[in-house]
Amino acid sequence: MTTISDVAAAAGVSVATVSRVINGNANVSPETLAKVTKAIQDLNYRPNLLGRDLRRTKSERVLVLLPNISNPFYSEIVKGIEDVANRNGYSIMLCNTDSDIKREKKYVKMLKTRLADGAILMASEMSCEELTELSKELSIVQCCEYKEGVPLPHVSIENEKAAYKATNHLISLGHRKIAFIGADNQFLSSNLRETGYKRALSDAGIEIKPAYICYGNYSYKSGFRNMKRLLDLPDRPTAVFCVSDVMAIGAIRSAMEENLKVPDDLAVCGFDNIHFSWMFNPSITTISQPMYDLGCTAMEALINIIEGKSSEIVNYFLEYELIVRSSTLKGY
Amino acid sequence: MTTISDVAAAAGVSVATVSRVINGNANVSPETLAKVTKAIQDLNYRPNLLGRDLRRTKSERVLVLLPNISNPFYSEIVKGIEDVANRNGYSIMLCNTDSDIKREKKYVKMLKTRLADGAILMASEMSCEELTELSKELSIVQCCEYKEGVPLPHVSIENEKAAYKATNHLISLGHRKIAFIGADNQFLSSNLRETGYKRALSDAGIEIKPAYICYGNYSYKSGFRNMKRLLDLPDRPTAVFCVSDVMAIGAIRSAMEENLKVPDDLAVCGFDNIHFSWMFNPSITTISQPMYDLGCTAMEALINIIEGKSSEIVNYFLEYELIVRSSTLKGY
DNA sequence: TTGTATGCGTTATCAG
DNA sequence: CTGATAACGCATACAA
Repeated sequence: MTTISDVAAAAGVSVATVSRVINGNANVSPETLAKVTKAIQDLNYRPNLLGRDLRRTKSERVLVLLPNISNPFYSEIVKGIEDVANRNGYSIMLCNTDSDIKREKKYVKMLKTRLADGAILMASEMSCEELTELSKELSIVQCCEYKEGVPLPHVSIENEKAAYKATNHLISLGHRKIAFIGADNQFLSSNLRETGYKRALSDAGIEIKPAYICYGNYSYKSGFRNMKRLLDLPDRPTAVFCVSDVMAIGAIRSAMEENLKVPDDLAVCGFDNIHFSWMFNPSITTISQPMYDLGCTAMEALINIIEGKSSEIVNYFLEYELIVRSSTLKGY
Repeated sequence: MTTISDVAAAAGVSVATVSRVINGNANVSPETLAKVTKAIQDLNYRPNLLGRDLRRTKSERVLVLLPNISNPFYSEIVKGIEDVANRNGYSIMLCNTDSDIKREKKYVKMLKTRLADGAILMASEMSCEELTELSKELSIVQCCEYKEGVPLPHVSIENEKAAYKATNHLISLGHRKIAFIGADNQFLSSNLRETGYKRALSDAGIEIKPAYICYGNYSYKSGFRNMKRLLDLPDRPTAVFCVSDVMAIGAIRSAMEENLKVPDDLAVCGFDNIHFSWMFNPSITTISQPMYDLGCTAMEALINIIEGKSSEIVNYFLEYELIVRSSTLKGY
């Protein structure tokens, strides 16, 4: 491996001078600049980041922890994060936690060990206590999913209201028997979406039937299975609100297997607006989260923390949108 | 930030002793072990990886460069990579290059600067010359897409034969007017798949019609658009082979818009076997790449290189599979 | 069993 | 404008 002193030797100067050249320091004569530049070229030298970052105690790298890269929902968010990061000279590295707290902590450890300057957490499995502890020493922003009462900024949408809007859309189409396929996890959004669903029903004077409420794990299969169960009910629902598009797809396939027509016999509303929700046939009515903006905002917040521009903890709630398509309304 | 000397001071020992404790060195008395352990706990100390790796000249980290995390094709591969990495004590970090050679080189730079021990390249935009140059100093494995004649191992499938098999499936169903939607990029697989398609036609004594051959960019829209064009042909094809599932989905939606039935009026075959290919309605006939195994094999090969277990360049071709579903054959 | 001293590759300070 | 040198945090050869 060629080091800065190799270059210095080759150019007949000191390492300090080479360092100045590398970092674009102005105080270097044209001749030495040329000599050093040539030596760098000749030796194909690249500064060792480990040495540099150790000295600078700054890496200009940021970790993005997400549960699963195969979830298309995250792709757009990551794009937003990356764009803002690149604009500001940061590199981002994606860390797949697989919703495994052990893996997650391994990556958090890299943060503690200064491998990166900060992190964006997309759906952390850590407890409020753990996160609070981390907040004292690390630069962290929560994105989409977040824990409340933790002294960390978060960026997300108002899930309760979004779910209310989705449910209300189904009600406005004349549905009264509206089922709900939620998620049985620890995340706040799951609760909020269920609350929004229930509030919409209540506000419309519709009785909340426990039999119409079930829980999956965001997967196609769980959507399929739960829908099957709902359709087996003596008084089957005519509409269903799923808290993810992938579950909505599962629900639709389930209905099709029973020879039901969507939306005529069953209206289906999803959540997230992933690409496949409009590619699918029928295209899926859904709540669109501003994924790209969520990513941008999270990264901007993180940079503010890292660079100490603002010490206060700001929480952002971005705008969502109901996108009506063929799975609830014909011809869309 | 608390360092090893803080711990040493707190425990009343030297930094060397603390280092021994951290690294599980046996030569440490039970009492000092206890003292040091306590100090580490009390100060909540974590060794600085930058310092450690700089000293060890080894990071036990590996970079995975991929063009786009939103392509579901890569998710399973990454899972395989991660599992093998974790089993062997490596951490992996995903790097989204966005098919941008500048971004790609930025990450490669991190390799050169010893931030990671090696990398898996999924669809590099770099030239053969550049890759050859890199091969001299870095541990790199190519996965799925690869450049030929470069002294780097690669792991993939035999794309030509796979495409032959897919096309032949359509022929065996009685189709003679078979179109091809390929990809207009620099990747070897694109050429090989086209070659396989043509060879299948030739072997069956079917004339190759240039009008039946068109190119997209793996996206839904390009599949949709190209199919539209094909269907506008005076002598429209009755079957189409797309080199990606997403383009196949686009093609199917295109056919549906023309009120054509799949597979009756148009049989569609994709490539990759992404999750959505079976969730889609109709489910999509496709070539299944052993994505998980591709990832495992690539990571194993990389570890071999990094740890110097084998110096020869081995290329792996894994088994693929034709998965027949409803988009070509009814009732599947 | 423990401590001292050195070096990993940089950058930054300070003197010249 | 340039060079010598200390320091970043850690691991390790060597000495004790």
